[in-house]
Amino acid sequence: MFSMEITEDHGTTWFNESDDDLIRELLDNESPFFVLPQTFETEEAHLSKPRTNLVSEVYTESTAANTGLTDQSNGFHSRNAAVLEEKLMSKIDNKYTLKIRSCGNEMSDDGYKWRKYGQKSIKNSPHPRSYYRCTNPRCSAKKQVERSSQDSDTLVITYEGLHLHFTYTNFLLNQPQLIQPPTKRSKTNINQVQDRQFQETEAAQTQQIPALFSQTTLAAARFNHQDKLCDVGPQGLLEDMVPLMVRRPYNSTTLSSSTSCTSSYPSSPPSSSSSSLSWSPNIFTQYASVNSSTI
DNA sequence: CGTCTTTGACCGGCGC
DNA sequence: GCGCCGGTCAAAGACG
Repeated sequence: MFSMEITEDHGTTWFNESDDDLIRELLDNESPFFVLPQTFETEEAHLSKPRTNLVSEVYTESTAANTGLTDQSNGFHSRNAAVLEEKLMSKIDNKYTLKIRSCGNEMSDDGYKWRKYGQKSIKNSPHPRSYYRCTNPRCSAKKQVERSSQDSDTLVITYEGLHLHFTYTNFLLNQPQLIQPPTKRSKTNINQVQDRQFQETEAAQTQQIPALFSQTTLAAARFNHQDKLCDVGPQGLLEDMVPLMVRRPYNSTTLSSSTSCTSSYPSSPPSSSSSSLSWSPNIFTQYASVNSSTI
């Protein structure tokens, strides 16, 4: 079980013109990305049970203070929406911090393959921080994974940068002849690691997710959004900036078996290192809520 | 042999 | 300028 929290680091400009649509969509109060908590709860209650043990809850935390956009009560119905948008455009950094409460090794994936390139002990933190970058050589996306010093069950994952490519499995989806299990990661000498449990959980975070969030979720989502999702095109920028878990924190395993789209969907190999999910905003509305004040 | 992890070294930013 | 700290590099080893 884990819960998840998403925050944003607002810093330098990161949206370019090509992201305008995304911003507008995010700012649109009808946007599926802004789901009221009650809506979320409704959806949550609606989801068939037993639900996956991966996700127990999703919660959000406003970091609007970082941007000065602290007027949460006004929401995006405010007449100042345009002003807020301008501020967004100039202050949001493409950094997302997720706090994931985890139990055991069952974590989630974000649909991308990551290569670990470093690990550092952080001052005043009992747990090391691991550094990952996207395995795609053309992609500069990175992420940092560390265990919360306050709650050792909480993983803090900071995503940075945009993926300049589709998810691994989306790539496969379009190239069926290339479907094969992703390169497996070896996880050796874990006993040598100072914080073994963290390592294991971390490994799960980067490896096991696919099996947990694999096409079953997408299949379920497609089942409900068949008309639209069967023709999922290239994934949008939000896929790049919003981790999959945020976009689709639930794994609707109960619906996994039936979908008209699975024929075109690659099977998820066990222990694969990437998710085979495509993303759709429509799905997102069902599974994640984003505090509007966050943006 | 290719890929990946590990881990010490290195580098740059920042505060004093 | 110096030291601390976080982020990255890259060599070495493990693994399939």
